[in-house]
Amino acid sequence: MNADTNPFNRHFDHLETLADTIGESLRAPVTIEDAGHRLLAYSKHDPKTDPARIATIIGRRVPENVVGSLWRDGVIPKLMETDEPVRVRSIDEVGLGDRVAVSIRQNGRVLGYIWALEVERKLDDDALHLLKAAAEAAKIKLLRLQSQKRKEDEERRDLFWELLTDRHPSGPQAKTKAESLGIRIPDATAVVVVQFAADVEEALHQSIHYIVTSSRRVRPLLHVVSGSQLIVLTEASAGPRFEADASEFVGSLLRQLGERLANAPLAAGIGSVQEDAAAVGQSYREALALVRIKRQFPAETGAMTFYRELGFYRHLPYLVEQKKLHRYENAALKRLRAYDREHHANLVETLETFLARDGNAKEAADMLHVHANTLAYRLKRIAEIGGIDFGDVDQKITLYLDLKTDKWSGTTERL
Amino acid sequence: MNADTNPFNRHFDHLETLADTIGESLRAPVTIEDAGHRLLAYSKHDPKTDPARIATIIGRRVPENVVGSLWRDGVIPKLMETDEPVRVRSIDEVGLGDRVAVSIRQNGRVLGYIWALEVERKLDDDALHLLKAAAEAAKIKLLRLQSQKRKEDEERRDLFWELLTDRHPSGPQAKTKAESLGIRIPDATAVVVVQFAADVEEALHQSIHYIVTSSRRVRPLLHVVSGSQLIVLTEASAGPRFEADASEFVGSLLRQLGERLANAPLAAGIGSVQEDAAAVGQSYREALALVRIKRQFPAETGAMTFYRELGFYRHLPYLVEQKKLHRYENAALKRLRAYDREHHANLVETLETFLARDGNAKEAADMLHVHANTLAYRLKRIAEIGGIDFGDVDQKITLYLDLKTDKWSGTTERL
DNA sequence: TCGACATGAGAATCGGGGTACCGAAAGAGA
DNA sequence: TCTCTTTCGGTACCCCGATTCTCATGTCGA
Repeated sequence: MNADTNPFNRHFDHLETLADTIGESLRAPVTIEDAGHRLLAYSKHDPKTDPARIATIIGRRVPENVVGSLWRDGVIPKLMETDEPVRVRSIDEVGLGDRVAVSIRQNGRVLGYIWALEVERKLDDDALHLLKAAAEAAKIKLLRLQSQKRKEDEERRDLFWELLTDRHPSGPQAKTKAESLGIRIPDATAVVVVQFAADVEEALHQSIHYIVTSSRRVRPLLHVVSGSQLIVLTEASAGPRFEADASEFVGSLLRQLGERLANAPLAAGIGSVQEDAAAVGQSYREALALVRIKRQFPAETGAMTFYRELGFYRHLPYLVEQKKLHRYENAALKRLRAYDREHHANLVETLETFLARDGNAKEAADMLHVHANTLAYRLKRIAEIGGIDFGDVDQKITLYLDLKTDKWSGTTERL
Repeated sequence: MNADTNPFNRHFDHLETLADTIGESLRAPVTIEDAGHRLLAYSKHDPKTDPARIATIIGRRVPENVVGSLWRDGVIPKLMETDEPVRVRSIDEVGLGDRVAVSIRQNGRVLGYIWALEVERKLDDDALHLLKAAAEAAKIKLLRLQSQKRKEDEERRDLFWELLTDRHPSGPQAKTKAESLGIRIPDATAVVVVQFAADVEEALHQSIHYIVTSSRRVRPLLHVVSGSQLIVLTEASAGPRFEADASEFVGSLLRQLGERLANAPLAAGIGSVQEDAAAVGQSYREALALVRIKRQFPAETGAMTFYRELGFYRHLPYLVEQKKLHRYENAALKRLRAYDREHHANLVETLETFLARDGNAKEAADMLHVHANTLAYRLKRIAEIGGIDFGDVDQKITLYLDLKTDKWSGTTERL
């Protein structure tokens, strides 16, 4: 094919122009997608089309089920291996008509795909040759687009980290910088952190991006995956309205991530709503603390979503640190532990349950599967051995906090 | 009186030698005291003497009651005004026989006193002249003694502050330095802090010194008055034995200081026992924190003596700091306060009492002088308005801590 | 090796007291 | 005047707490 017969051997200012040119040359509706099946451009003046294409254009992305069936049928794998056009038979279940696809590749790496529908006519060999030439032309555009996009992504990510680490001295300054990157920071924001069991592989970033951005209830402004955490900056507002929405958002995030990813999320939490863009870091630190504490005390804090719900638990990291720093150990607990060890008793567990049940002997007894009198007896022993006065609230609270602290510091090494 | 007839016109290597020389010249028992009536030297070979002198020599200090009666009789004031010998008539109640005293003065400032007893014979004018000359000779010795003592005191004080502020990198190093000042730092020490209502005037340091050093139960190593605080480093040991002694020591310190000083002590506390001399600062900071918290929560912590008794109260300064830093306010308490303000109710007080009484409705009702059912009703309202679940221990503890924190932060400005 | 004894652990019984629930009545505010 | 809030009396019920008893375990000395 020489230059005269290659209609794509010229400069295209927009990807849309290229799509139109391909469409006209092939006399077929054409869509151009990136490697993640997001719509980049599509030819206009298409007389006919199929449901899958409509859904793709409306959603600006190939529907998940279509992508899924294309994977199952081996179409995508085949496209990823060859530069040659691949003919795809219609798949009625997902509204996919006959079509031809060609991958846009660079050094074996897929940059995107061009799809040509065979709604009006079957594409002959000439058309397939044209399609291959079109892929070559699209490659140049996609490479430029990608490098541009990557640069923008990097700048956004840098901005996000700057916000998270409080690098901007003032809110307005941060907002100005954000606007130069096309991001409008609203009056109130909050940070969401989702903790995964292990580091999130690069391959999953795409799915996470999709799940985060497809949210309806709250508007995510920026997000980044860092190690085993997903961090999201969302628009916020004061009041229960936002709380409900945010709660719903985090819930659906966890659900969707859990369903689609093998590396399931363990916990998620939201920092306080900040009205100053320069205080995003505050919200971030709170969300981090929340997630950390939720992992440590799933039974106690598992249901919490917002930092302020933590109550005194938010001070636990400090208490643990102090305990280590001062080599502090509650004298009463020390004695009780020694007794437990020597007599194979479980006074500490009994005390813990009793305190957790708010001093309700009956409930605690039921919880421990012992007779109420047994519990009464044990409490008497605990008071004797530990030198504890159960009438003193302060002592009880001290014990409760020390028990929690010990629980944490005993297991926190792995974190 | 020329040089030949003045037996004191020579060098005395020790104050004792001077005392003996005076005694022999006057043929009378002689004692030399400093301005605080501490015994500096006394003549030997005294055939007779009186009970007051014996007590002075035994106690190395003029007994308090003797000093008191000398003040009342105007002897001391007179001595402070003149260089001339003053004749003192016997005061039988305190075992004081006839004697003559002369003050040792420098620029109108009293450095000490010489006392000569008239047990064997009345002192004639010649003897009084000799006594005046003796005072002149003693002045030289006392001035040197005082400058030397002051220097030692300063070095001791410096060492103490170095210990209190953890300036010594290692325990052995600190001990070596202490030994060079004649202080043996024992294996275990603890710091006691006594807080006064106002700054302690210079004039009271003497009395404080006496009270501290006259302790029997524990051995004070160093002490210093700093602003409105008295800081004492004491020998310590692990175990209940020391705890009882130390408790007794602090108790008697407070009692004696309270009795003798107009500027009464407000609180006192002991930091943890430290086995490393380089960790004295730790004990000091704990004692400081204890005293600070005891002042803030006298009802709750007034009976405490040791830092570890504080329980969770030891974290209150941090909690208050965090509250200010994060502008945190418990949402439930905020609503309850708003309700109290609008409806002239006292839900917060009710809640506080209920929590302080450990959820015992009857006791709390009695404390508030309301019917038990009234309290039950109020608690129902509190739960509604504040969104509190009284079945949740964590919520209750959070509320309790936040109430304490608010109480502190509301009044802490004056400290 | 045995029984006597002490101690620890748990269970049965029962009386007094605290709590939950209902309702009446007084007070405050619209 | 009506309604909501607040207080407090009455009552039934259940829980706690003290006492006592049983049973297992361990430790002596004979």
